[in-house]
Amino acid sequence: MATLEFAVLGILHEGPMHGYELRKQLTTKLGAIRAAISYGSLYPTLRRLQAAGLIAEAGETPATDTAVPPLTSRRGRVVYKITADGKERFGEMLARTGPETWEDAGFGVHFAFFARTDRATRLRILEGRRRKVEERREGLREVLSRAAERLDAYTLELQRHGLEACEREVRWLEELIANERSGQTPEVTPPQESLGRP
Amino acid sequence: MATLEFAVLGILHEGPMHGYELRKQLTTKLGAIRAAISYGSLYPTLRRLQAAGLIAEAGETPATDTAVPPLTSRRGRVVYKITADGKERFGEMLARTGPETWEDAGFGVHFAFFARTDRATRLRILEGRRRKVEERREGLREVLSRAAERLDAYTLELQRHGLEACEREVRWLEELIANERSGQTPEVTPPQESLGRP
DNA sequence: GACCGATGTATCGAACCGATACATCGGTAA
DNA sequence: TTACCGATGTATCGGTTCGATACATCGGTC
Repeated sequence: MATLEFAVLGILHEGPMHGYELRKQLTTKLGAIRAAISYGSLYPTLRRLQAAGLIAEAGETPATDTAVPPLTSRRGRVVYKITADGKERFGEMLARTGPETWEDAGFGVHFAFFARTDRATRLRILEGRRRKVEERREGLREVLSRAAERLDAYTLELQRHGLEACEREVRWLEELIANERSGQTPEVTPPQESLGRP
Repeated sequence: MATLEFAVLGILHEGPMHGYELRKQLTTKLGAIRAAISYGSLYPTLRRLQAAGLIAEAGETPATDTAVPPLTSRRGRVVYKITADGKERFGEMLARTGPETWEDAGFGVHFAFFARTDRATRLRILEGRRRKVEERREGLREVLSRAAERLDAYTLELQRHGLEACEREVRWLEELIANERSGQTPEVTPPQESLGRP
């Protein structure tokens, strides 16, 4: 999937960044939905994005840099910035709805960037996700009711726990959907690109 | 990791099975903790296990089979059964504790086979998992308290939801641990290999 | 001045997934 | 009768992701 590409483009909207920092931002932004992203995923993704022209290297602004010239093979920090094409692509991905956007991973990432998504898209994604989780919930109920006597206590307990998680997520989604519908949520927050750079 | 190998060996303890059936069993057994396992994972895993001598083909018992000889290139169903080595290996994996056993995926699979795990191991895994989830929880609390003003409402909501999930899982683990300690749980259920075959 | 943990870039092998292709079977609608 | 369809079933391919690892620099601290 392109969930990591998507996330990287989204984070780079906040300004140029190098790999290490990018990973930290990704970790806090997505920390609630997945484990820390590994470099074995991040660096290939960056190369992919760069090859596609969606990001570019932004040669380390040597403003107040240590004026030490690379004596040894100085492996300088590589700073990436998003390109115009990248912004456009991110916009398209933001507006997209479909199976990947209500899959576990896809939903999480899209939700993390809801502040930049318009309300109609948010609603479509939330509802798609709800349907998805409801299906999962029904599947678990099936197993629990029809096969209860054939499964051991621990497997059963696992199913119960999973079922509970599904039910809670559905309730959560329901609340979010109600909020969206009643207009409690902002339309689209302004791009915060230049924020923090006075 | 070897979580899929582990699960396959565990399922095959219930009797010989072919790929399709195996997938269905895996799906109901692990349905609460991960999406349906894909054939692109299952078949390579089966080949790997077979190469290692942990499972073997159990040439389709032609008991009351349709006596139709393979006219065309009949791609018969391939039935796998666990070998003695496989059972031994599964036993070792059951008793193991360590980082992979309290990681998300690893924990789920090990828990699903807790009925065959001895109480001491169960306790060590549950406690390791609890520590792990507590760390995750603290990380989320950090983010929520220290960076609340720098994150948009949706990202914040995601963190809150994640935090709540962590807190609930900790409570759940706490209950399970208490149960184990008070001896409410069975030691090890007898192998149910021959069950259902009168 | 020796050490150490945080910062930082990068790659490798293995695992895993989604999509896809292909084939058989039972049922059912034309 | 035939034609189709959905469930059953085996299998692979390309691409993504992960965990482990290697290597290098920097700011402290003992």
